[in-house]
Amino acid sequence: MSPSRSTSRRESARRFWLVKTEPHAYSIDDLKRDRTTGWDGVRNHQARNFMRDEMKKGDLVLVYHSNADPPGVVGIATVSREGHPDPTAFDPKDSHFDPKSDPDNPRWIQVELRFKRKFKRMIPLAELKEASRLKGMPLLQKGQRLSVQPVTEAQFEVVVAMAGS
DNA sequence: GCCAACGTTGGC
DNA sequence: GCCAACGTTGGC
Repeated sequence: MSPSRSTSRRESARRFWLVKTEPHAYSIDDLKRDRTTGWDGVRNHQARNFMRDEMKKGDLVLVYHSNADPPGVVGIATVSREGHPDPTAFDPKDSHFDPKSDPDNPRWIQVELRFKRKFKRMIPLAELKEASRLKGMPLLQKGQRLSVQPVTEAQFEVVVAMAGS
């Protein structure tokens, strides 16, 4: 293990994220059951770059159900393993297969997420939109579609407080 | 199902 | 490099 690896980022520099998932494909309950999962299938460069360059072990992650009725934030995960190649890019049978991704120079990256907790109640998107302190959240910006996005610590704490527990 | 907002592809 | 066509995301 290299010195830089063992010198983890200071607590104060922990970052906060939001990831989207379609619950009919993979829900917070699936994550709870699996305990950890590779956050695979992300095929957007900006989202990939966050996972490759910026998500660090111990970072806290809001889990958001998209294409759900209603859509909303349902719980919290942590980053349990930092960026590494997304194996689904190399699997011809996988719907996320990318023939252009070279195993010697992988194009797509995943992190591993660990279930932390499911909120007692989900916070619907409509409710997030009503919270003035969340106005700057990427999720609430018009037209944004990023499936992995940063949130501030303040935004993270507001969402957790809205969940009530 | 509709459609806005992107991102990607491919002809030129 | 331009840009039209097409595909995807994701709320509604």
